[in-house]
Amino acid sequence: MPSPDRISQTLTSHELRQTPVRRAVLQVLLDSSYALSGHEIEERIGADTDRITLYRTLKTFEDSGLIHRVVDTSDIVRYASCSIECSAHEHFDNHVHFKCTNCHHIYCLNQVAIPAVTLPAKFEAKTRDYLLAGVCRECTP
Amino acid sequence: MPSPDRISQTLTSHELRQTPVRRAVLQVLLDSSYALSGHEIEERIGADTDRITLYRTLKTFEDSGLIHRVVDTSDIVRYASCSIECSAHEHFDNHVHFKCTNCHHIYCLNQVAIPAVTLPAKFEAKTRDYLLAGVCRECTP
DNA sequence: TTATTTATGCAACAATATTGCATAATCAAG
DNA sequence: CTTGATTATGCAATATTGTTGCATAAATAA
Ligand SMILES: [Mn+2]
Ligand SMILES: [Mn+2]
Ligand SMILES: [Zn+2]
Ligand SMILES: [Zn+2]
Repeated sequence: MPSPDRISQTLTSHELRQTPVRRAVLQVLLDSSYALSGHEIEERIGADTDRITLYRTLKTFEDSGLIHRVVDTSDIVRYASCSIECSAHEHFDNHVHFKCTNCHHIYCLNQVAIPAVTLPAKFEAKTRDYLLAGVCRECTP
Repeated sequence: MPSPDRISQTLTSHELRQTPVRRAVLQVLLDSSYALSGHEIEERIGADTDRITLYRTLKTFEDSGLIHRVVDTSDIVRYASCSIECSAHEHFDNHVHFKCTNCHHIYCLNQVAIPAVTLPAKFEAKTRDYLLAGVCRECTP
């Protein structure tokens, strides 16, 4: 669990203003061991925050390199905190994601790099997303 | 462009009833060189079809192994036609997808297999999705 | 042709997301 | 600490995407 100082420092280093909503959202995402949907974040930060503000906060964080989207086979967008070196200029999240079909959590496997592929001519890749689905560590007997 | 016979045969071989909506949706997906969202399919088959029927048709097709979902970094679900060997029993779509940041189309790169990764202990993967983003063949100068 | 099964369309609803605008909060300057 | 410029927030209204129940129409099998 990161200290309040850590939260403030992170906001400052990404040139973002300190606000209660931003601190709460960032805290929630840093505390979670798996990616969270907008709804799940909403639940965790309490019902007194406007959903619109939350969406705008998530967009700001994503643009600033604080969090990254986690693709899902469903139509729900999830977010997870980024590695320390991500910035507004560029994201460096080259890890695979794992979705458990039992507990439905999506984990960032930060230690597993996305392997490169050879593309057909004239296709030039800039970013990659790799999502595995199966049974996670917690749900394996 | 597949002939009407091809469409009918495909429906029959997957044990699905012949209906105008199903033929239209399948035709549209087979004709497209990239994955389509529900809205895009709706536009192509004409406004006289109910959106609810379209969603149910897409679900039926997915369950029957006629089409597969294409994950996107956005919150929109897209569909593309499956390879010939997919069935209600199992899908065999092991190819990567490529999203163009210029034209926004998502292509099935059927010739590029998804590379395997080594997972941490007690993670057991059943399915994989690999999405690249960059500039596609059509948009490369 | 008739009977059975299944797909469709409508209504109503739910969940997720976006925009404009007035107000409140943040932060930098003095 | 106070002031003023800038930016975030909250509300209202709206858009988009997807779902469920149910009566009717259509497709297939007998
Ligand atoms: Mn991640
Ligand atoms: Mn595909
Ligand atoms: Zn699990
Ligand atoms: Zn393109």
